[in-house]
Amino acid sequence: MSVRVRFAPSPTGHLHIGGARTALYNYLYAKAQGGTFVFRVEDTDLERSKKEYEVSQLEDLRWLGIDYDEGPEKPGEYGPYRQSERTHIYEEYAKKLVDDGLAYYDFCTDEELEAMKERAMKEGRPPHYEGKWRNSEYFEEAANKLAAGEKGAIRFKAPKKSYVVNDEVRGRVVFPENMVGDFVIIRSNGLPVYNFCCVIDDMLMKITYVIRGEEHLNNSVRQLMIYEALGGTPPAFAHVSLLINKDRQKLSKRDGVTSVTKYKEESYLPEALINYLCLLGWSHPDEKEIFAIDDIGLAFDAKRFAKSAAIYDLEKLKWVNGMHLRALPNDELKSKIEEFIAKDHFYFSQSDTWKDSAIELLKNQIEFFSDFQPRLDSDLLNGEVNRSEKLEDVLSWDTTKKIINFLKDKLAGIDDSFISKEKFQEIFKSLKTELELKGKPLFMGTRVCLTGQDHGPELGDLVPLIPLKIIKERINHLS
RNA sequence: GCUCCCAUCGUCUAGCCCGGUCUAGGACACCGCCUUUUCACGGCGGUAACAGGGGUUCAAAUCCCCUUGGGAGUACCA
Repeated sequence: MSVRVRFAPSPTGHLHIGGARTALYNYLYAKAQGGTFVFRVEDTDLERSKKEYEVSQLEDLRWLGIDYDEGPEKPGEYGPYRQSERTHIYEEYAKKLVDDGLAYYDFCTDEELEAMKERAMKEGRPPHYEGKWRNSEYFEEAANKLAAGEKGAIRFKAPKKSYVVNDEVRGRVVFPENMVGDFVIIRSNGLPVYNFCCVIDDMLMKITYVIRGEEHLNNSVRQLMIYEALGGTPPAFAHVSLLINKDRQKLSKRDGVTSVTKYKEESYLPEALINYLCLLGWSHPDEKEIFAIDDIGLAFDAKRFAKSAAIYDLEKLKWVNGMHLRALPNDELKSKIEEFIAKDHFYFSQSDTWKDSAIELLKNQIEFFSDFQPRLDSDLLNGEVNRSEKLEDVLSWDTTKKIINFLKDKLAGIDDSFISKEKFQEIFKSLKTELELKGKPLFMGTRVCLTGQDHGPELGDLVPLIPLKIIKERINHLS
């Protein structure tokens, strides 16, 4: 039997990073197994579902590089793939259950239901349905109400027996009998409820393996009941751990970092986000940290899912982003970086050679495209000097002065815009011999005087990129 | 309340299934140090964890039980 997996979000908001991660795992699993990845829209909640969210979720998935094989826009054998277009199917199956005596019409009001629940809680019992409609003696009354045009919900008669979920992540999970009471499968407005249509669809779409968030583990019981009632074979399950925030709460909109759209807007690299997400709850067999998802291939093994919830923390994501940024081809990196530099910036008035060198030099210090300009300003274009206290240990003020005077002298005669690399090497060598400096004082001294900072990229590469005007400014600042 | 899940450095995790090789490995972050100049997306080093208590065993991060802590579900939401 061929492997079929699915990702089935409800279009009630933008794609959530938790959702993106589940989608990714399904995608990777399908890829590793040579299976089919189905995208299904669970839009049975009319109030909250919006078409625009379906569109945006699809877009975000594509942006992340997660492609699916069957879905609303890629019809396959088992469509339609929007639950709102499948209501007749659910209805049919629900009626069959009613006919088989496995489900019944319920006409209880919200108030009655609420009262039932309260009573049960007070008495320490699980809040199960105990209305009259589950008894066969009321079936006739129900039929009459129905015939009279009254709207009733269809409730599934939960069998009183224990169920076992053989979860690929959690192992054998046993649920006691009496854990769930009769539950609604078709609302009084005629629309199905998640636990019901999910099973019908998974069955009809021939899903063999369900990878989803741990919040659904308990739902599995209800779903197993439906499979049983309908005579279907349940798929294998893998309930992956949840993503939580630093307060160990389920990640919510309030955390401000949850929608994929946001990362797109903030110019994160999709390959970085997806790489990071993959690592939250799954580990590469070779302990690789940086990879392209399409390179994982057979290394993707669902056995490597972690059981415990993972805190979603931006720090590592930033690092991953930096790694992917540096791996970009030069021309792509350049054009992306330029999008984040002010139009009237000094940068744009420079030669291509200068631009390329500046990018080559500074790309190792940035994690985001937007980090480049600030870096440029502070390292190359700022006349200020930052002479830190700890520098005193290796570099005396005396030495600094000597270097300053020497450099002033050497640079005075030059009025090009920049010092060439050769010229710089020449000055540096003479400084070394004439002032008899070496080691740290030599390098640190020169660095501080020319760059204004006590750390930074290779001097020989850095100095030729700094406008001479700025260098002179820095030296003046020091003397 | 009831049911279920989870528990290794600050964070993500390896190891747990098949006890000894673990004085617990890696990564991010943090803190040091390293460049007389072919690879700083670098190198070297440091701080830092098996929640607690019982058992089983010659031996437990690994197996069992309890406690504690966290999470999820308990909807005519998904």
